[in-house]
Amino acid sequence: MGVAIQQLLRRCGTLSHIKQLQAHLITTGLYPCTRSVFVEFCAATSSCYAAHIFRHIPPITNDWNAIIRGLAQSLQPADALTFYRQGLRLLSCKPDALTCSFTLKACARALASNEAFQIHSQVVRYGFIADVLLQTTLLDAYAKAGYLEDARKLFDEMPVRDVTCWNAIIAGLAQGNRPDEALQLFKRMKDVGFTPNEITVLGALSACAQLGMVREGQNVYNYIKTQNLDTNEQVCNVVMDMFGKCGHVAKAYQVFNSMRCDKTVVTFNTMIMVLGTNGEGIEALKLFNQMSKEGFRPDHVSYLSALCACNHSGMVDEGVQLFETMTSGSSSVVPTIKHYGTMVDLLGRSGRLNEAYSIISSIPIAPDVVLWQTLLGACKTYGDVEMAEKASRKLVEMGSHSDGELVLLSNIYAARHRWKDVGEVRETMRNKQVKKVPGFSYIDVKGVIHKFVNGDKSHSNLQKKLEEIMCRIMEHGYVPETGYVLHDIGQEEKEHALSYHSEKLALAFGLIETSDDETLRVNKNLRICGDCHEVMKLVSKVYEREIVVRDRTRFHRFEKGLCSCKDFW
DNA sequence: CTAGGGTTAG
Repeated sequence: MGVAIQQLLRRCGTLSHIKQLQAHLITTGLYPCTRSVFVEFCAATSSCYAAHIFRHIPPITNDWNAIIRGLAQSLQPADALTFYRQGLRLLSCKPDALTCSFTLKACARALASNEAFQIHSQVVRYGFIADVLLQTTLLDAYAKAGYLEDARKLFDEMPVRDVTCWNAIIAGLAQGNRPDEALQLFKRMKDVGFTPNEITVLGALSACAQLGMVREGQNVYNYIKTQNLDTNEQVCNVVMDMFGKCGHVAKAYQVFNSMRCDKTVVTFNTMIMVLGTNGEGIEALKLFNQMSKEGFRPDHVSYLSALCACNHSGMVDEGVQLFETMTSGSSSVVPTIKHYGTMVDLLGRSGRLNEAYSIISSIPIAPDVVLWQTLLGACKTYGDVEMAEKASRKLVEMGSHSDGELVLLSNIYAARHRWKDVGEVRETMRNKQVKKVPGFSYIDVKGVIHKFVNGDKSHSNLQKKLEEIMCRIMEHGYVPETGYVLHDIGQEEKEHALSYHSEKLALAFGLIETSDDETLRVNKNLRICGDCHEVMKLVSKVYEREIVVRDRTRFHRFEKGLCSCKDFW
């Protein structure tokens, strides 16, 4: 019965269809038991008709709940909150636990934290707070809105826990940029006797990926195999993503090739992205072409992944061609701001600043700050002061207050020795109270993660090691690129400032603490700077070490004096 | 059967 109605509803494309169906249900006497399904569908498809019906019947809680649930999954989940408040004023609508549950779901989707706090107190007032399912929904709403402390507190105080609430907190922490805590809880969950399921491992894998901890990731994958969770396609996708983000393309590809379940477009997209971020641009494009042959129609993420792959490998012409295919109409994929962003980056990095500029000027959607920031970044690489000023004027107009762009502009001036302009930018930064995001790097040595912060001068042993490194690579032609230092200080001090970059500290630490045949793996939170990039290349040659650096957006694999990015980044 | 937790992305 319910299923038949659902199928009919799915075929209702217009309001007139909906009304016809409603008339049919009323005349055949089926309406009383199908009304909830009916109004939920109207609400979910953003039709005002649900509210209209609601006003013309003596509404009961069931209808109210159905509409809130529908609105919560609609394009405007915030409407559910309004509707909840309206219903509260009607005597015939007494909220039950489900009313609160659906409303909280709407809060989670709308990222509405204040409303979540309000519903929380109402849940207490109505006496529903002991409901474990409702507690989990509440926890999830807090976590998604970024209130991880409150989510964590709820979790810690739960008298009874089940797998689902562990999942909610682990996923919440992983997605809320607290992967270390997520991983900690994942381990504790197993210790106290819960069996992680396919949803739990998604959160755990995401945490491993963020931390770049392959060892942990591999452990989770082993667990997945023992539990046969790899029959779940989403799990496989995330395993691939984890290996990719840890720099292990071959392992990701192995998972891709040996999947026991059906692949989807997402599977291909993930693998294309993994190849791309690891600098395997040609392989990524091969796979992009392969997917159509296997009957998977590339979607907007497929195109984005392929474009990113071109970007990371410096395949400018291929990227431009791909973008043309996408926009020519034969693909039926509408480019989003991210596609334009990638194109601006691709053109900008290869020095085609004017073309990048004209892309920004020509796009049909309003350009966002990231587009201009990207162009500004390219201006820095090519020292184009005029274009840089144009871009930063736009950014000021748009009211952007990001620290990165002022740092960039100041760097561009510094590279041109325009110290007066540098001073003005620094002044603006002081007035706006802009602080540079501190750069830090992790290095994994024997499974232990060590963290180094930019400018940390407390490691005198590393400093000595760095001096030795600098001496040795200077014999091989290293010249410090002091254009990356902000202030107008002497050459010697600039070289000194450069040597405290966190990735160099991590490098020195790695060289001391590991044996000669071990690959050094460094994770950086920002993009690697040009000078550090040069140093890594030379160290890979002089010390005969493979070094892999994961920066904010991609991997750099240094071997025998060369980088996998072919210096295109 | 009106409940809670989940994939790729400049």
